[in-house]
Order: sequence, then C-alpha cells, then structure tokens
Amino acid sequence: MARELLEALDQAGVRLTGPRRELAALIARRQGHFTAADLLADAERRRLGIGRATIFRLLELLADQNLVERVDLPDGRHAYVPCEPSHHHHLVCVSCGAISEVDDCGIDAVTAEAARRSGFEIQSHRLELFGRCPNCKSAESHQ
Amino acid sequence: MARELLEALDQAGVRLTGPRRELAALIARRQGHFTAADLLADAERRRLGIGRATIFRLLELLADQNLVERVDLPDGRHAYVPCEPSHHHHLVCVSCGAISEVDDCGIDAVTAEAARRSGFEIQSHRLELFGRCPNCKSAESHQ
DNA sequence: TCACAGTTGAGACTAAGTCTCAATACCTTG
DNA sequence: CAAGGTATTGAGACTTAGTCTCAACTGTGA
Ligand SMILES: [Zn+2]
Ligand SMILES: [Zn+2]
Ligand SMILES: [Zn+2]
Ligand SMILES: [Zn+2]
Repeated sequence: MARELLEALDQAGVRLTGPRRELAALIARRQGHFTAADLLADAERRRLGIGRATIFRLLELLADQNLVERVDLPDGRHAYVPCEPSHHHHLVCVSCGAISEVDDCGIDAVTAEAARRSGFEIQSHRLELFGRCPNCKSAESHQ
Repeated sequence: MARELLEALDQAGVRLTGPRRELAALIARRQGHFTAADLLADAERRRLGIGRATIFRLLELLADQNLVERVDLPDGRHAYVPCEPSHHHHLVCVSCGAISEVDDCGIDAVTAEAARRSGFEIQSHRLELFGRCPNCKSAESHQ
C-alpha cells in the first residue's frame, strides 16, 4: 500500500525523497482515519526527524492526487483517510475509527435533484456517514 | 430572526443576557455562512466589547439547539449557517457564500442502502453540496 | 559526476479554539 | 422592588492547528 502511494507520487512527477517514503509507510500501516497530529506523533516516536511542515505538505500533495481524502469528524477535527482515487464516500465508525467505503449508490440522483430545485450549479459535494461498525456493534451487545 | 434565536434560547432554559442579544442580532443580519472570526470581527467593529470565548460559547449553544449548523468549507474552514431545527442539508455557493437549503430528497435511501451493504449502524450523516448559485452563474455568463 | 531545481527541518509566526477565574448581571423568590 | 444565588461574562494565558521563510540538502536527469 505504501508502494502504491509512492508509485502514484512518482507518476505525479514529484521526487521520491526519504521523508516521503517513510511517511508513506506510516500512512500505510494506519488503520482507519488519522489526523496530521497522529502522523506527526508516529514520526516522532520513531525518531525520524521529520518536520511538521513536511507532513502537512505531503498530506496536501496526497489530497491533490486523491490518494487520501479529507474527512471532517463530528467533533470538528480534520482527519484523512487513504483511499482509491475514484469518487466515493466514507462510513466512519465513531467508536473505533474504522472506515468503510461506499460507492455512489444513488447520491448522484440526490445532487441532480437538489440542483434542479435550487438552480445551483453543483461543483462538488461531500458526504460523510457516521455510525458504528459491525465489530463495535456486536462488541456492545455481547458486553 | 434574531427574535427567533432568542426565543429558542429562552426555551432551552439559558439566560437572555446582553451579549447574547447582541450576538443574535449580528447573526441575524448576516447573509449566508459565517465563521466565528466573522462574528468576532462584527462585534469588534461595533465596539461591543464581547470576548472571544463568549462567541464560541454561544455558537456551541446554538449548535446544540440546532439553530445553527456547522459547515465545513472545502478550504477546511469551519463555518456556521443559521437554519431551521429540522434535518436538512445545505447548498453553499463557493463564490458568494449564499446558502440554500435542501430537504432530504432521497438521501435517506442512500444511507439506508449504505448501511445494508456495509453492516454499519448509521447514526448521523453530513452532506454538503458546493457550487455556484443562480446569481453568480448568470453574473459570470453576462460578463 | 555535476548542477540545479525540488525538497527539507527549524523555528518563527498566525489563527483557531479552550480554560480559568474574579467580577458581573440575570432572574427567582420573598 | 430588594436581595441573593447562580449562570454568564471578559481578559488573557494557554494549547493546538497550520503556514511561511530560508538556508541547507538531495534526488534526478544530463
Ligand atoms: Zn460522491
Ligand atoms: Zn468500529
Ligand atoms: Zn439549514
Ligand atoms: Zn453565489
């Protein structure tokens, strides 16, 4: 998975530097969503000596390439989710942070209808679904 | 509109203080979305002497009562939109900031389908649509 | 191997948001 | 229309998120 990120960055014509390789590995081993602060903490824990700016810069690069998507958590924090470059949405587990992807099962019809009613020309949209994943659901009922 | 906010706050059992009345008026006269910083600037411009904390506290209160909704702008800023307490979504004009409301024309079917496929129990969702409002669209084509 | 443009980390800086605390102002009760 | 208890307030310190600059460094293509 780290490899895919790096290949895509290479395609995009940026340099494959040491810090970028290390960060790609850190992102690859994360489960679910993570914040810039999480990555920073990972890097510090491993004494990689990667600066804060470098992390924000890479996240921006990855987001530009749609290799990572920005998710706004219900508590207002900004998080990221590594994901396929195709358009889709995320289900976020509020208790363990697990992520599941949803392809557009009907959302396009919703936006088209909204555009028709409002007269807006819709350029982009963001749909985030929050809830509990199957694991957390059953964990709670077994307790 | 300021009156409605104040009445709802009264219902909620909080005190109707001077700063809250003034802020309600400021919010009422805003068009479209606004950030905490916008409100703060409004208050300073009028020399109301309202502290930063008071503004964040009121926004949180209003959000709890669903009198105002948090919107995450595409550029990552957090904004607020005054709105009806019923569930609905917003169309945000990226060029002038105008807001239009959309009631759930089909989104519930989308979330239900996503829940079925993923096994998640969906607790909440957030849908934001970004684009250009009719005014801005025609302004551009007439230029 | 070389040169140069892209990238880096440090750290200053700005902006966003939270917290504490003593002073104040609602509002209920008498 | 007091008076008193409590919710609320502003100031400002503090924390966290994110940006910017710049000199030093390092991929990369020639
Ligand atoms: Zn979509
Ligand atoms: Zn979970
Ligand atoms: Zn609304
Ligand atoms: Zn507009």
